[in-house]
Amino acid sequence: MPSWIDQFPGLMCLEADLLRILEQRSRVIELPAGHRIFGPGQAPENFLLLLEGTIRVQQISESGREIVLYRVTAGESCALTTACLLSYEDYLAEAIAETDIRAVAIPRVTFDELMGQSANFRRFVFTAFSTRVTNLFRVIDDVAFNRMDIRLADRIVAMMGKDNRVSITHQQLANELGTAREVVSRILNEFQRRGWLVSGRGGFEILNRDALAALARQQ
Amino acid sequence: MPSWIDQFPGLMCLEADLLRILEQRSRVIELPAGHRIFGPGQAPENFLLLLEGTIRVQQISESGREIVLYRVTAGESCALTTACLLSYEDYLAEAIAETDIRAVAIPRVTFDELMGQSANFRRFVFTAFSTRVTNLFRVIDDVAFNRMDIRLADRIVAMMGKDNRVSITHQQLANELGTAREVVSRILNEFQRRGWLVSGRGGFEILNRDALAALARQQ
DNA sequence: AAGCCTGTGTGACATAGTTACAGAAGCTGC
DNA sequence: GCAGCTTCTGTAACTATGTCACACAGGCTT
Repeated sequence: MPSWIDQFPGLMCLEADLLRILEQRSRVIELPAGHRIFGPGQAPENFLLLLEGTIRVQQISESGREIVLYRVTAGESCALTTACLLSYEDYLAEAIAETDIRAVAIPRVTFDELMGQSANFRRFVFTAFSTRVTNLFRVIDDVAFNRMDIRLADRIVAMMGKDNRVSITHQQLANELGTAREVVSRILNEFQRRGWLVSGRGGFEILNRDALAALARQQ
Repeated sequence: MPSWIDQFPGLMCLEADLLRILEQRSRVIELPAGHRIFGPGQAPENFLLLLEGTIRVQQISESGREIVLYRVTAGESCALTTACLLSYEDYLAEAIAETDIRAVAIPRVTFDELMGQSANFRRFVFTAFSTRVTNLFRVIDDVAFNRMDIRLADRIVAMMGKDNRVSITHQQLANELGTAREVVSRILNEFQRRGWLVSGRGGFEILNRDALAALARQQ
């Protein structure tokens, strides 16, 4: 069994000969933080399984506003990313290595062969698909129907470290949520006024996690 | 060859024995307009190929606002819908028969068998997936970054019949775009003030298609 | 200290969403 | 007819969000 397989529970039940194929035909690649894995006019020829690091898939508007669609973390696959590129349409989204990453690259032909030979591999791929699509549905719901203060509170709570600090600029938060920096500043000021956090340059400290979590839960 | 196959160009290149399997194991079903094909707490056990009619996939917020994510029309598959239900998460979206529909229902086991046996079938399924995902990306881009008047103009132009009429209520338009009825009314009034259309109960007549199309193109 | 980034604060205004009604258009039953 | 109902549209007032323009603060380099 290739040494990296145990990071993917969905693959561990694969037949031994298929694991051999996976090992022989795939290779482990490393990419630096900031590398653009795919984007408009850039098609990856491989199916990626992420071993280490995180990938950010985001959308950028003409006016420069951004929104993060989802992240791929270690132990997950870039299924959606890859599938998207099978049909040659214009893509709006792009995938960026958020940290240095290490990933298993499976060539398209090998991917197709495995899809044909193993029901377990198909389940693995479809589950990944499905998770992503559900996530996209959630993003649409969020953007279309939720208030910005609730969305921001939700992000902040999710990002909070154990030390109650969140190190991120207002602009970066705006890019996560697909809004403008001024809007984030405004809402953070309101949170500060309520005594829920103390703002500083490049981040802030959470004073009342419960209040933020309660607001976030209203979504 | 089953009589309905010729409606799906992607399937016509399938091997003869697989077409026989498709014919034997699938059945043609008919559903009335308004039927809920899937939704939160409702999982279809079949992969659907639409022969006639249209299916609307939409999201509904708690507050009652709606947004149309995409439509499946004759000759297309409900691939995404089906895949989504493979992982048993909570679904936010629902699929509604917009007209009376006729569809081929392929049981999950047969679907899986075909996925294993035919590269062409896999291509067919992935292409369908891919088209839908691209579409979801577009919806997110649209909702997050585009002005409502532009989005509305775009919809109107797309819906316009050959007689320059659009028969739809303000509320239905709002549900298409994920906004409120009042917002649609406001913008339609502005369009009317500019002489681009004449509004009436239950629809309106387009007077200046080019102006609307020009506005829509700004997105 | 001067000059340069980057990040944050703020006011004014435009657009979009919410709330609460009023009233018009079309239908039904009498 | 018209009384009573439903559906659809109009509108005003207010809140929330997005855009624009600019001030200023913190930290860096020279």
